[in-house]
Amino acid sequence: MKSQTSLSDDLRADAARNRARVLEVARERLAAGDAELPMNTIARDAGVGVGTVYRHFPSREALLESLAMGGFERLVVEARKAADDDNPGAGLERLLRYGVRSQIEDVGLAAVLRSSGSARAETSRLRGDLLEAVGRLLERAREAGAIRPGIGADDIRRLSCGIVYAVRVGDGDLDEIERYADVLVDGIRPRS
Amino acid sequence: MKSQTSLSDDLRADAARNRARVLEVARERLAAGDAELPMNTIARDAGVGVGTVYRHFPSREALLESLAMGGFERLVVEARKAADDDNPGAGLERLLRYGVRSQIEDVGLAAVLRSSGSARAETSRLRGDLLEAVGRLLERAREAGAIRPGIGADDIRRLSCGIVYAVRVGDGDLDEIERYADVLVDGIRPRS
DNA sequence: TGCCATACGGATACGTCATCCGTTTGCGAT
DNA sequence: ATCGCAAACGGATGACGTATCCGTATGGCA
Repeated sequence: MKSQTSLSDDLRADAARNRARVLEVARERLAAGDAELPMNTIARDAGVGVGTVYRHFPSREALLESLAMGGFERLVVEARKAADDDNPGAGLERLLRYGVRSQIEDVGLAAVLRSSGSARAETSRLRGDLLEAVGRLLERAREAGAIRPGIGADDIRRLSCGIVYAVRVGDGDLDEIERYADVLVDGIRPRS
Repeated sequence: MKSQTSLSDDLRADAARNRARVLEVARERLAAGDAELPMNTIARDAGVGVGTVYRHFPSREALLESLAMGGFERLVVEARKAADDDNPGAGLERLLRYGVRSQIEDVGLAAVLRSSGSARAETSRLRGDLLEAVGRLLERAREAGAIRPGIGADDIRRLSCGIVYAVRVGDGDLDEIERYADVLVDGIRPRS
C-alpha cells in the first residue's frame, strides 16, 4: 500500500529528489522557529532555483499544507477514535487536548487548520473528514449531556485555533497549552 | 484639560494637519476592512509623502497603536470599574465581554492587545494599568470563588485575544463573539 | 544512442517597507 | 513686513520578498 501523501509517483527522479529536499529544508526551518519561511531562501538552502520550489509548491500555503499532511491525517484518526469512544465526553476532551498540542508542535498544521480554503485537494478532503468525525462526536456528546447545545464541529475547530493562538500570544511559554486547554474543555461543558 | 492623546501640541500647523489626515485615512481604511494597511497607499490617500507618514508613525505598529489609544483608554476605565465592582465575578464577566467585543470592533485595538511590546510609551503605560486593574479584579474574584486559581491577568489578556482570533478564523460571522465569549467566561470558572 | 517531454534555474517584474536628503515652509524674532 | 532657520515635507532610493517566464539541461523511453 502506497502512502497517500507521497505524490512522488509519476515524478522524474530529479524532480522527486528536489521536492524532498525542499520539504526537508522547510521542515527544518519551521522547527527552528522561522515562521516567515521565505521561498527564495528555502530554494537557496535546498540547492535549487526558486522556480523549482514554486513548481512543486505554487504558494507558501501549499508548502505548509504538504508539510502538515502527516499531522493532519493523524488528527483525523484521533477524531474518529474519539467519535467511536464509549464515553463521548472523555473522547472529546482527549481529542481537544490532542488537537491543540499538535498545533503547538506543528506550526504548519496550525496554519492549515485555521484556514478555511486550501491549495491541495487532499487537504479539503481531510478537512471534510475531520469535521464529519467531530460532528458525529459532538452529537453523541450532546446526547450524553457532556457538552452544551449550540456548539458545532466548526466551532470546535475555531476555538481550538483560538486557544493555540492564545498560547502563542505571549513570551513563548508553550507549556501553557495544558492550562489553556483546561479552559476550553470546561468552557464547552453544559452550563450549570 | 487637554486630551492625553492629542500630541498635536508642539507640532507645527502643517505637521498637525498631516498627522490628522494620516490618522483619518488609516481609520477609514481599517474600518473598510483593509487589514494590510500599506503605508505608501495611506500616504497617497492622505495626500502626503511616505516620509511624512513614517515621521509621524515610525512603523505600522505605531500607527495602529495611535489609532487604538481611545479604545484602549476606555478598556482601562472598564477594567477599573470592574475591579471596584461589588460582585467581582460579575465584574470580570462584564469586562471580558466588553474586551472581546471591543477587539472585534477595532482591529487596531486587537493588534495592540496581542503584542507584548509597544512602539509608544503611552501604550506601555496603558498596558501596565490594564494588567494592574485586572490583577486586582482577579484577586477579588478568586477570594469570592468566582474564578479558578492559577489564572493571572496576562492569561486573561491572552485568552481574550484567542477568543477574538477564533471569531475571526471563519467566514466573518462576527456575531459569534457572544457565544465564544460564553465559552471563555465559563471556562475560567472554578472546576465543579 | 537519440529524442523530447519534463524539469531546472535564475533573470525579471512587481509590490511593500523604511530611509535619506535636497527642498519647502511655518513662525518667532527683528 | 521680512528674514532666517529649525521643522517638516516629499519622493527617489535600496533592500527584500513574491511569483513568473523562458532558454537550457536532463532523465528515461524507443
